[in-house]
Amino acid sequence: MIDQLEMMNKQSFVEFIKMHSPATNDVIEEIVTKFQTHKVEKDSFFLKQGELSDVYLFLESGIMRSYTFDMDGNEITTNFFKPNSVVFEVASFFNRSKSLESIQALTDCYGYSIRYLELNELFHSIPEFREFGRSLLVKGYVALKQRTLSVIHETAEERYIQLLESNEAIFQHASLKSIASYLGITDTSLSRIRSNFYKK
Amino acid sequence: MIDQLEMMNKQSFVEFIKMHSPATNDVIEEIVTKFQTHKVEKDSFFLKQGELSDVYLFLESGIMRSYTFDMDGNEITTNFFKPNSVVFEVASFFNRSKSLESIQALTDCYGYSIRYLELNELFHSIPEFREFGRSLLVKGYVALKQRTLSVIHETAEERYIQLLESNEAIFQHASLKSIASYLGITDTSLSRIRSNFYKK
DNA sequence: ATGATTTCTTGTCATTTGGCAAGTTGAATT
DNA sequence: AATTCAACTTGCCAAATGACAAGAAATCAT
Repeated sequence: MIDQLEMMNKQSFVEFIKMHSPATNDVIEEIVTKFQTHKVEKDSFFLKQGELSDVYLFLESGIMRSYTFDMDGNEITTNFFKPNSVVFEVASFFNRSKSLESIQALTDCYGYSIRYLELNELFHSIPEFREFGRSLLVKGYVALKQRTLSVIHETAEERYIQLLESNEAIFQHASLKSIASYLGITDTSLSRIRSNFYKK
Repeated sequence: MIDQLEMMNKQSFVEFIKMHSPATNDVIEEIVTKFQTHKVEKDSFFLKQGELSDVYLFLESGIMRSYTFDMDGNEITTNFFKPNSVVFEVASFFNRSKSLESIQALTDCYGYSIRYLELNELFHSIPEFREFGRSLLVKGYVALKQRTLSVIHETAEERYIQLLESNEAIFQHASLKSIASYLGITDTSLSRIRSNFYKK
């Protein structure tokens, strides 16, 4: 069986860095050499609750899901990760603390990864690359803010449609229950919203 | 009338930086000299929607509120700011774009501020201070994540009690309506939750 | 103080969502 | 193909919250 890892060339990653950093092509080439190809098999864990989120992964292909548990023990999906994004748990990674979340691959996932210390070394030695780190953090922050507002001021149906339109691929791999908990409703309600939606 | 600005000595700000940066006392002293004392009068705006969030303010005393409008034109409180925190609009400040939010003082506010360019200069020239910037961004991110989860999986009453316990001072200065929109409910509902709460 | 204005409370009823349980579907295992 | 199991749907009723409107309370300007 052919190992897809061998066919990866980091081109998508180079493009991604270009979008978020003023670094020259040469510097970007140097940066990406520090990253390792990384595979996470379907259903296996990229990060488990209680562990340290020490790996910073650029996801080139595949879908992942992060989740935690509320006080009643219910599983809550906190995020879905799609290609061309970065996967790690912010609080654990930067504060060097145990993660409250797990991150699991919903499909076979491929990407490029680096550990905390090496990444920090890059940030330290390459000023233009610091902009990359900050930009992604800000981007995540803004997206989260948007999500918070949408949870507060839109109906579950509106949120469902929005997720569906922006993230079609998620629906092919995530269970209804995990999508429901991401949207902040029960699987029962999501099932109703969905059936009602198709009637229209 | 005595101007409170003259009595400020940045001691609380020095302590705050110590908590978030490994910089030595001497370096911290150097950092704080770059900040100006800053007053925002009750009811006046620290930032108006459409402007650039260019000022990074450490709030020493006073309360502020940020808000925006949803698609139906309803005012939505996005955050409350209390002393010993930093006030600015992340997306606008870092992306150098127009702010979608306004930030208004609910009481007379005093603190220390610096502009984007000077702050970046500090980040560039003082590596230990970069840790401060990142730490606060991460802290805000984590708090926002927590808030998102609480909106999704706690009842309005639970959120109300939590806000009340953690932020007593807000309730002395914010209107019921602005608190309600922060909690994601109508002012009517908050009024009921409140009256029901006191009955218990 | 007076009246005007805003803020807050309360009543009534509609809508959304949840909880539970019974069914249905579909995929995996043998 | 039969069995089993998990995922999803649907019905019924309860709880939470919203919409609207009327009234009470607090605040503000004169």
